[in-house]
Amino acid sequence: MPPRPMTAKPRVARPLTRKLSRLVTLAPGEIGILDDLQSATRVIRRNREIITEGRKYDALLILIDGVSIRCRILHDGRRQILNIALPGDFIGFPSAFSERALYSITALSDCVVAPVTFLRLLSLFDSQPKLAAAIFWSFACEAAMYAEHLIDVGRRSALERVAHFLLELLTRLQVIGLADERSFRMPLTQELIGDALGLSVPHVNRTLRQLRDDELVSIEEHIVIIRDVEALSALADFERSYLDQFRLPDMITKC
Amino acid sequence: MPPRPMTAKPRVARPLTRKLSRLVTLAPGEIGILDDLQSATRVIRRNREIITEGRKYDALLILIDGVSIRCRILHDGRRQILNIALPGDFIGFPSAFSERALYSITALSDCVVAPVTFLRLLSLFDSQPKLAAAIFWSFACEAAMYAEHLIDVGRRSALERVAHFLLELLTRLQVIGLADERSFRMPLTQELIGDALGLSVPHVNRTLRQLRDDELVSIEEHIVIIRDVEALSALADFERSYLDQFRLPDMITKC
DNA sequence: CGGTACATTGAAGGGGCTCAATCCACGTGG
DNA sequence: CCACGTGGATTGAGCCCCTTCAATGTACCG
Repeated sequence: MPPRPMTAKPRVARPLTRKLSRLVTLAPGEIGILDDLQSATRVIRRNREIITEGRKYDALLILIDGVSIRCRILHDGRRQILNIALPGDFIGFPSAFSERALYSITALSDCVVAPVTFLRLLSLFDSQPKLAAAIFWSFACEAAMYAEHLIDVGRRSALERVAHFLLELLTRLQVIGLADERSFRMPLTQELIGDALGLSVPHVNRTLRQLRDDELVSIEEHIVIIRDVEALSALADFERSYLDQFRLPDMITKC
Repeated sequence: MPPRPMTAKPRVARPLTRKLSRLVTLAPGEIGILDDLQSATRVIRRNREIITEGRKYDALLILIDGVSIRCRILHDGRRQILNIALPGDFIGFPSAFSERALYSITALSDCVVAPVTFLRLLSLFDSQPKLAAAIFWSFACEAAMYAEHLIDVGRRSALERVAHFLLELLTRLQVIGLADERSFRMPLTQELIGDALGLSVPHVNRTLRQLRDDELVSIEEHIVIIRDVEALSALADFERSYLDQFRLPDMITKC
């Protein structure tokens, strides 16, 4: 069994707790349970694999700190990034439900993760319907991001794709307190952006430049500033709502 | 409340039961519970919407019979099909967890669906860990198909895309007994294939023709025959395994 | 100071798109 | 029974977005 260094002390509020708190008013007991889920942690160094394709895994992971990507590399070297995980996200689904993991997950920066067994999750669903609903909501959110990602590569132009990508990243980082009103630190290189959006590196570069020339976005020292959120959203056909909307009041009773 | 016509009698085994039976040996009691889930049904006519974007929904649906698509239409008319649901699939996720449904789901043929409330699902998870694991597996399967879909549009050529699409459809239809060893009835027009794969209609047509010219596939009267599964799989980088692999033995105990 | 990683820019080519015409099967109403 | 309309398949011509290949710039780091 690999060593399991503990993080000395969480620097900020546990990210999943923070994320779910934005949706639902959590009772102290519920906060305690959530924090508990995120307490036993493991550290993975930058560029190492968190999950390796073909191996077998027994638990989901909550990403506590850092950024990771799940991707597939075709035989000739083409690569497609399937999703980008930020703190507070679950990773390792669907790997934990297959005999062998289907995709690798790689740490882009040093990462801290907390394992959650399937049984633990089920018992949580049983005893905490409110938390269950909130966690299901975060899965639903992820499904929506997948859908938008598919629309990106399937039907949007390079300009629309990159615009949409920047806006989604801004919104997601805001939710966990890692971005302010209009700006954030870009955690990806242009090559990674290209592999996420199905574009070549030169074209990502040209597209970013055009967004700068059009004064919609500015990028300096890896800091992205969205100069005109409205205009960029219109260009990208971006609806913030798919990451926001949630209903709890009637959900538990009526569903 | 809309009328809820009951189907007279299921013509074949309930599709979700059939699907999960292929993975797990189900006890008679478990089969009964599964069949129960699929008993109260509603019929939706061809070309009508099962779920309408912007509306509010309280339950997931199990598709019992027919084919449906979830899709998004951009302001200028471009359309991206997000997924294709076949009998035995859950639909309405993530719609049921948002204040307003994010995407429409349309019946391509006359469809029969069975609603399942969130609470019912949770209680099932609690009382039937084996079924819970199997249902989670089917969600995992769907996630894997999403991933492959993303790779299709992001990094595969038109030829690879169409080849992969045909093989995935073959495999999925086989699981529910709607395809034989090498052939099936294509439920989509070329326009729909294009909207699923991010291609134009003329190019879908040319691509299908090339597959025919290369004697990999033949299509007549909407019947698709994969003439060389091996070669087509190699071309498409298709691994059947992502729709097959499942482990139950240790999952419930160890996870 | 050389090496590595990343960003940037140019030139040329191609894969897939748009636009357009044609064909075919089928249903429907006169 | 035929004329017509409609939905879908098929094919061609021209073009454009994005790719590939290549070179250069630049910051950082051992």
